[in-house]
Amino acid sequence: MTLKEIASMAGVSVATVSYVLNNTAQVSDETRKKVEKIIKETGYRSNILAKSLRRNESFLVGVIVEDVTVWHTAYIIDGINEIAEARGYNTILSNLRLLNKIESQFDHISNYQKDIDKALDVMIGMQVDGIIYVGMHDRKISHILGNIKKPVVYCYCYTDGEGSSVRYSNEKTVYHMTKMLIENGHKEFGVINGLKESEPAALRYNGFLKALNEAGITMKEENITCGNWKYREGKEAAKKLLNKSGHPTAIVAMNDDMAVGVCDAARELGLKVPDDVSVTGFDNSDIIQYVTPRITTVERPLQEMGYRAMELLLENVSGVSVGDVSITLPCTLIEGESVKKLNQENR
Amino acid sequence: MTLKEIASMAGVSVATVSYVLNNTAQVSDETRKKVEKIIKETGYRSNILAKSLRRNESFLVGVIVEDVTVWHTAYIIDGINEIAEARGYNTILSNLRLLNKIESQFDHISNYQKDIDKALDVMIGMQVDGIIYVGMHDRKISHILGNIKKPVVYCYCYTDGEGSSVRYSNEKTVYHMTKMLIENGHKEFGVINGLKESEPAALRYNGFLKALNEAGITMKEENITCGNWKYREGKEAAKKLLNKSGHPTAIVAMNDDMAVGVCDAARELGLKVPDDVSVTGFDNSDIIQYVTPRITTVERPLQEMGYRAMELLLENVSGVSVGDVSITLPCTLIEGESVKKLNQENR
DNA sequence: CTGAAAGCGCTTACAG
DNA sequence: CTGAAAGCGCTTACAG
Repeated sequence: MTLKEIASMAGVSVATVSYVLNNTAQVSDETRKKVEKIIKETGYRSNILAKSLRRNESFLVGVIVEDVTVWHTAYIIDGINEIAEARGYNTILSNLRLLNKIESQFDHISNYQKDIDKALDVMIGMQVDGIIYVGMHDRKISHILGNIKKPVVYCYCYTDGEGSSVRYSNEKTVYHMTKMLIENGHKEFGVINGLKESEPAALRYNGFLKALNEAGITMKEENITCGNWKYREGKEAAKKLLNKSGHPTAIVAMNDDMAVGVCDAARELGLKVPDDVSVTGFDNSDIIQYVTPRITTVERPLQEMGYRAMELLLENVSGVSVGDVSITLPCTLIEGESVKKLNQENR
Repeated sequence: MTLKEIASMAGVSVATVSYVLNNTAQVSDETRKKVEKIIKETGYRSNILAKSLRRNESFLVGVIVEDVTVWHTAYIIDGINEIAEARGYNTILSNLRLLNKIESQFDHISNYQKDIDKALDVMIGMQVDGIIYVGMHDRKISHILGNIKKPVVYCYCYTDGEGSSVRYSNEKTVYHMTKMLIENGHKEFGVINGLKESEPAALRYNGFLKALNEAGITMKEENITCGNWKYREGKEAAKKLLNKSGHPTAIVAMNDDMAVGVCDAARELGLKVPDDVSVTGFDNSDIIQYVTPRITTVERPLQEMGYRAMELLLENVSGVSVGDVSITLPCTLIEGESVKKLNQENR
């Protein structure tokens, strides 16, 4: 079913049908009703491909994700799609499937330049109005998208080249978390850092130190440990921190997996959380709900990152806003029962 | 940059450039090289929209997912995309975001008929060659896609109308799991069923019973319990099953969340897994890795379901295969250390 | 208020 | 081996 057929059925010109469809010119009530009736009866749907070709805009946005199966990706896509739908845009998805290809060797991404170029070819060929690139890990992405002349927004990563970015705050978040612990009377800290080469790990650690510095608290070298974001290393690190007299009263784990490790380590050592040791995590991941007591953690604004990425992109597409901006969204503290209020004991 | 511009730069006709691009007619070496040089220099990419319009095929497949944030969805999308890419197809994604809208009231899906119709409008407007519908829960979907004249494949769900489907085996999987327990000498079983209204729960239970029947084992009524797929109810059910002398030697939990609940319940009652009670789960979900001993479970072939759904669809699109087929893929047993071999003790 | 016609960027018989 | 021309299904000045 095409415009032409509708036109001939209604006994009008294709132009008129188009006017009715898009409400783009004055049409007499009578004609309009006649056309609308036929459209309804036939279930006609206009060919978006033809429309886009003619109008030279596709209302299509390309979303390149480094890996769909990485947990946060689905939530970001969800956010992107919600805005897209509301604004009448569609999204085509390209999944680079990097998780199994590069593991934690994020630098090796340039090896996959070919995959990216291919994705880009398709999207530009499809005449996308812009591109959102969703990282599997928050870090700097350079040169990877080449020299495309479309608006680009990086989400869950950023670039030193052209393109806006939407991220969440690592440093401030852990700063506030740590400050909260200090306000609750904690002075002896243990910390379990993330992967050494990881930017978020470094940022989170900075936030941690900043809060300590402001409070005039210094860390004992022996209480600074490093995990690889995983449960097992978190547990091992916690055992070292806890298996001695005068152990820290609070352990800041830089993600939930490791925080759960801390809880299990504590239990195996006969220590109670939070009475003997307080624990905090990061991510508000699913694992949290299986652990008692509930670990105090922080939630990343994943869906909102998707919203903002899409909104930024559309501003660029429509020319409302020009130039690249970087947005860093705050995380939300999710208070559990894993932090003891030391200072209330003395009342 | 268009075909026409390339043609004039190369001093040939647009037809010739098209022939070179698509390798669709004999072109002299000289001409070909001349054209290829210009294409490379200019970085020309052909307009897929125009091509699709002209050829009346889009190489586009629509993927409607009930909710991207439901864990299995990402893996299925991953599988779909992998095949799509290999065959030169692109996918547009529509996310119905049903999770928060319908919770477990799967019947209420018809309330969202409008969302679905909208997604369908877009996809058909984009001239997709076919549609894959990915469920958030395995169940029958009726009438929902209306009367579209494109190939449809249902994945992680099925239909009584037109359309193929790709699912995994619930009944057989639990049948084999149970049989394995019986072969290991277990005779006293406890079972923790999933949500009452859930089809997979019913199928899994059937598989369980079938294995028992074949072995001539009957269940005590009191050992049949029902959870809601969640940790907490699993744990409560397990406490009822275990908190008595002569408790079952094996508890079959119909998913991992509840199986973890069983382990925690056992620990709290001072029972050891697997020495005092064996436990099995279903899903091979992430939670498994935090639990010691490792729970014996079963992995669903999610990515493969994506492969098969896409392959089926493309067979329909190309007309290689006609008619609807239902594929049920087997799950994979993941042996942990939560099952005791009772019969080896007596040797 | 309505329609004839050009044109978006391609592909593809067809003729030479 | 190459090119002129029609046509895919739309939109949009323009004329009336």
